[in-house]
Amino acid sequence: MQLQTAAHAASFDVASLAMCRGLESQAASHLAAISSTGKKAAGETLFAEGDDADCVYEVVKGTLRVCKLLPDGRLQIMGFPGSGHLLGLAAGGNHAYTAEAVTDVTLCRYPRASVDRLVDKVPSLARRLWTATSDELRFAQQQLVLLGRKTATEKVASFLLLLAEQQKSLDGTVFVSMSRTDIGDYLGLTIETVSRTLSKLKRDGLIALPVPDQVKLLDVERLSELAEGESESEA
Amino acid sequence: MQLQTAAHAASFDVASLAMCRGLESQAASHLAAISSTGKKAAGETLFAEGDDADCVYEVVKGTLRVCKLLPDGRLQIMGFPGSGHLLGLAAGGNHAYTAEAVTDVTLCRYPRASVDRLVDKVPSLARRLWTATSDELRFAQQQLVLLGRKTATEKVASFLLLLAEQQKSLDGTVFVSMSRTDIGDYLGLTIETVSRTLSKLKRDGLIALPVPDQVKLLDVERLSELAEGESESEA
DNA sequence: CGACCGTTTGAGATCCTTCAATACCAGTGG
DNA sequence: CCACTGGTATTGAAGGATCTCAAACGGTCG
Repeated sequence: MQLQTAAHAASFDVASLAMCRGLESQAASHLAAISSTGKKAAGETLFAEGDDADCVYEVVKGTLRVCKLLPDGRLQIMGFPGSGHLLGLAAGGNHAYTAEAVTDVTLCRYPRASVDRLVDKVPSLARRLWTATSDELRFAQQQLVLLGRKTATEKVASFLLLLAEQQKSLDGTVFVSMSRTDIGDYLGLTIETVSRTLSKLKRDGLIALPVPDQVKLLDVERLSELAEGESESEA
Repeated sequence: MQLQTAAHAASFDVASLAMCRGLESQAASHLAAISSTGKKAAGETLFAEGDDADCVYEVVKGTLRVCKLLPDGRLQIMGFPGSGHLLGLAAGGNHAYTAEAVTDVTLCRYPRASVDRLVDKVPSLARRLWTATSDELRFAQQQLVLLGRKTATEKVASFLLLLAEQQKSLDGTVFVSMSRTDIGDYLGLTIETVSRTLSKLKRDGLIALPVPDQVKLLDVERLSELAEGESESEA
């Protein structure tokens, strides 16, 4: 990953990033001063589970995959952070998960030591990072319900709605930048079950699937019911 | 729940609680000043999903159950917070989950508004709460792996080891204060599968099960291998 | 055009669930 | 003291959802 100090040649304004939301301009410029920017190509690894957590990252552009690995190779993806998401917040010395680029990605990097120092001086930054961590926690807890208690159909419906929300899709068209394998590893399913479930939703007229990486949500209301598990017929 | 201001008649020292870990004594006494204590009997509800999150709680004694409900009644338990655990940290205005007492419980309560004010003035408190939230996040992410990718046997083994760790069990005896139903709702399994799996572990000589609510871990090493999914034969 | 890679579809096996019966334990009343 | 009752846990048998293995399909790229 090529890095450069943001102050010199960033193609974006650090102070406008999510990390700085709610901060006084002085604090924001402190952050800008310690930040650097970088890129990763699709498929590259940003950091691996167990690595020294010496930095906090913010995704500026693109999508990452954040996952944990069981010794025998089973994979669980915790999420697909995109623009505005912060990474490495919950790291207690070492990263608790691996982060890889799904698409080409632009990142902003803040050395953890500097962030730590700044946090003690700037209450609004402390609050910002706490809030971001809280949000991530609430999201993870929602995902616990999905993995523990939802059926394959409910899982896939939830996933499609999540994508639509992230992409603020207007006409119901969502782009699926990750592979079926990734979707399966995110939903706790196999690639075949994901594919079959998508086909079923298509047969039932809930979605259209013109190409594998593009889904059109035809009946958002019914999909939402499915996603929340208000199971009736589900024929 | 009977409440009383801690300053008056608490049966414990607020400053010694988890909430205050790492705080200067002045900050700790501020916390003590805004705290109140209470009790809940087993089965009572502390707060429900969607309730106004006007307080942060700390468990002083006993065990809670924290869960989310699907509209059709399916339940996912996120955890069983015990002594020293903080609750309601990730609440963005409303509680994201329901908290109920598994056993009789003693609690310490801090009004959120006061905590919020204090957080901006006391960096060490901000850090304390951020850290607690981070820890909870890391725990939830570990649980995602369990729910998404582990088999019933691996789930139950993980659960037993977690209990042992929480209880700092010396001789391998752990007390199971929650019902089989609760265990199932925590592991994403049915009560029958939990029971069958425990019986299997017993048959295989990995645990003893003198009474339903007490388990003795006979082969922690093998259980750990199981829990981490280094699957070989598993006969 | 043909090889390649990811996706879709099919058939059978497996794990977990569902439904149902039995066992166990504590408390109650005869 | 012991049968009875209710609640929880265990065990059994059958069914179903998802997985595994395998083949077919469909775009992309040389």
